[in-house]
Amino acid sequence: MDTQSKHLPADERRAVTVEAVVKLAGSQNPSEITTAAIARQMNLTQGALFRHFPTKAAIWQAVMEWVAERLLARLDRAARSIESPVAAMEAMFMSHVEFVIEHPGVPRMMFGELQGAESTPAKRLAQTLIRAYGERLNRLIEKGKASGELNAALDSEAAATLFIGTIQGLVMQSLLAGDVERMRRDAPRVFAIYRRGIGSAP
Amino acid sequence: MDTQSKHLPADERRAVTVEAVVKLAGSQNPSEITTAAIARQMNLTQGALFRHFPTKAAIWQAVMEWVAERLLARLDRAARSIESPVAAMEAMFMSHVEFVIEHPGVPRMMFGELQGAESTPAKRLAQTLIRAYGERLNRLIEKGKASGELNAALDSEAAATLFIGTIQGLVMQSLLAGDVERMRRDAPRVFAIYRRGIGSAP
DNA sequence: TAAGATAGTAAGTGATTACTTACTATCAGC
DNA sequence: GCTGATAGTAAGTAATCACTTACTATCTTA
Repeated sequence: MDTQSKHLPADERRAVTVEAVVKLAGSQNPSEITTAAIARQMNLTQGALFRHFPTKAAIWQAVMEWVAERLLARLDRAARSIESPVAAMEAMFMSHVEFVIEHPGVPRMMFGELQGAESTPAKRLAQTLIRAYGERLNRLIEKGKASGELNAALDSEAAATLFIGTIQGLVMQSLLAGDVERMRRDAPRVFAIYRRGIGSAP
Repeated sequence: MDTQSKHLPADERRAVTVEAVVKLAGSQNPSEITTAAIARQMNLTQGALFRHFPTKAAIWQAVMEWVAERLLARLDRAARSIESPVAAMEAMFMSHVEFVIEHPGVPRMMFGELQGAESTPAKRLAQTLIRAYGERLNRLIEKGKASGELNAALDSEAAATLFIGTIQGLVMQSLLAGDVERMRRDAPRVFAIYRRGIGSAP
């Protein structure tokens, strides 16, 4: 099963750690993930983790960096070279959903991180990610209004909030059903309603 | 500050405990709420809690019962005696948002409960609540389709998912901004887009 | 007002947490 | 193939967790 050799260089070990956390978050409450559980998942002793990360919070920070990088890169790749703003938004939507199906722990971590009262580095990364997401959406929405594809009187800020909420709603349904794949089926149906809500003329 | 007398009858003490948990969940990750923190919030020693609840899980169960009761009662009261299905949905939406503003810990608890792998009583209550919510929505949606207020070709299931997701999106935004009141301002704007998405003719 | 029941305190319990320390195995470069 | 640096183990640490126990204060009511 685990093809990894025993000794890994520090940077690879850190990468493996991040992946272990992302995987664990897919099946349990992220805030209940212990360093012991992370180590077990990687076939490592618990103490060894602290040779690569000074604290547990540093692990979370690395995880959020991983998420922000990969998700934004994917969204950009999905929207790139699509002329129509609405079509680009749909591509972003679907690729975000695919990302969540691959890594169901991610939205749980995001939501969990945003809750704490204290402002940890991980929380700030989560905030930055969502803001960057919102900016990309706003650019597309404005473009769509200019091109006539979108309702010119559309409330852009509300439309961006609803876009992200729509995905959050799909996540919630998948948690309810205990079935992540379900998102793939529901996503186009839900997006169709959203598109009708923001479009210029049904 | 605390007008409560020292000795409370068991049922009142349980009620106070539930309220303490709901309040705490408004300012920290629900899964990190300890029995010590709950007791502190009520000016009680930690051990005393276990005179009224056999386990911590039993506390969570009582909290979820409280939530389900109060939220559903409010939704029903809001929608009652409103003829138009769409207007009833809007009333439900706004009263749900008001509920969340009063008790910001509630959506966090719900989302957190739905995550665990094991099926606790609290988790089952959360599932039941959302299903009951969905049923109420579906009834209104079907009524709206019949009356012509809603798009006859509307995907009812997707519309219910989106309704709940819309609120979840507002919660997410309020976590980002660190300002719950913001929901009150954004809710009508976001619902307007939703209504356009499900309505019969813009 | 005495007495039994109820609700509280205070100081425990073992298990588990993030993190440390002392030592050992494996690597890369000469 | 030696050697110094790196990455691992195993057994600790104090703090904190949910929960218990022994005792005490406060209610209710006959």
